[in-house]
Amino acid sequence: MKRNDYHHGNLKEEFLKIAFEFIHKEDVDKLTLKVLSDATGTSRSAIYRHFSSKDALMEEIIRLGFEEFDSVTSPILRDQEQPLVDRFYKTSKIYINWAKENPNLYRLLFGRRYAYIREETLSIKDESCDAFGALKHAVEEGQEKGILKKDDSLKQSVVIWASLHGLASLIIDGFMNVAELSDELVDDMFRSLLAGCVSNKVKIISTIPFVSGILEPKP
Amino acid sequence: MKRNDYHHGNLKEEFLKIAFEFIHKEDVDKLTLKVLSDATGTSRSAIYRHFSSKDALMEEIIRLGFEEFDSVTSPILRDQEQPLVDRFYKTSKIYINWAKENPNLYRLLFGRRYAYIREETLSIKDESCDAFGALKHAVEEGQEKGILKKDDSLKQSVVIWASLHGLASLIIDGFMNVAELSDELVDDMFRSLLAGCVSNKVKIISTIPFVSGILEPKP
DNA sequence: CTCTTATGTTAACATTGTTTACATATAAAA
DNA sequence: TTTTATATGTAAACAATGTTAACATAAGAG
Repeated sequence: MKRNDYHHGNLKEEFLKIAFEFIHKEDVDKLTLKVLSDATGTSRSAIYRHFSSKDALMEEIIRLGFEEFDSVTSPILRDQEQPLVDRFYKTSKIYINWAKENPNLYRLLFGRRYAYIREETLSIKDESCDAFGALKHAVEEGQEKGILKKDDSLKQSVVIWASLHGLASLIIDGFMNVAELSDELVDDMFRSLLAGCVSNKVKIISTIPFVSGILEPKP
Repeated sequence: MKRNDYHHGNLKEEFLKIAFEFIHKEDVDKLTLKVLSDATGTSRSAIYRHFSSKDALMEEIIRLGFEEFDSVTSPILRDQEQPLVDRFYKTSKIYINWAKENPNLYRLLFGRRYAYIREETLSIKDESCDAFGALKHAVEEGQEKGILKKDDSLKQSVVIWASLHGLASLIIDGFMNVAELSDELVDDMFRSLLAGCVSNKVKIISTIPFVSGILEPKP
């Protein structure tokens, strides 16, 4: 249907675009159908010609959100050109920073409300294209190279993910004054994870002073 | 005002009790004022004679929630009779199990929605009576005894807390099949935290086989 | 005994997501 | 070309929710 005075022409895409941009700025609770209809200049029920419900729209927002999240957090983790520990460290920083910059989207992606659509998205996706899959592959790579202790790679990945997720959650959900300390906390968390996961069988290389400082403590 | 046909007599306490019990079983979203008025046999606006708003009631629920949470998670952490590492380990288990058993209350306490009341509660409380304070004290005790590495005790405590909070969140918010693995994951997480925090200056005692197994790896 | 106060009810509101009946314009069919 | 079907939009109404205002009831103070 073409654009004219009565028909918008590309309303579905515009709903998604506006909602997606909204979630980048404001709280999910504030995203009402009225916001969307006002922003598009349509009636409050127009959305039902393109989505079966508000949740159906939210589901698409979440899919878009995972595309963004994965595209931000996983590339460095997959970049075989860099030392493995550097990739872990950089990704930790990127993960926490993205959560800080997009707290509402982060909560939407990893909260319970739409868990079913997250799990559906994760299960459909090839491991080679989502962030958790990238983490698991990196952990397996680390074990194969003797950098990380041999262990169940799924559980090891979950432990790492949970650590970052917990830190991100405390920061964006306003636990104490944790947000002010976030940079230092990521460093501390990384140091702790490294101590827990790293094997001592192989000499580990890093180009990042902070990371090599952890690996080669001064006597 | 005494109880009779018209006046309930102890309505405020009953609202709180019903709401608190409700949150132990069902989702927060399902706790509507209608639920409370139906359960007490009163009208839907009776609640406004005892609370200025629904949020005001939720705030009291959260205070009660923290009392319960703290009373479950902090005693063992404070129990100087037990070896310190054992107290950390047992508390980790208790923390995760409590979150699993009371997911709705856990989310309410540590989510963002009522962050302001959590922070208010934490700031009013003496460090000696809340769970995070107990953790921080235990960390300081560990540093003084040479069991844990000397470090900023606040940051070290936040790293530990974030790890548990992240694991709890993944479990109760349905991230993958993580809930099924929760017992093993707590063990793995604990092992990792221990590797990150423990000092090597002192011989560390534990009465728990799993924990001493970590501390004294077989050659 | 009167009257103030605490506590409860009823009726109404605005906001929310949603559905139903109707309107409009393009595409397809005759 | 005219008719019809389909896609897309609107208007009006719903129920559920939190909330408020006006009224009702009962206990205690004076």
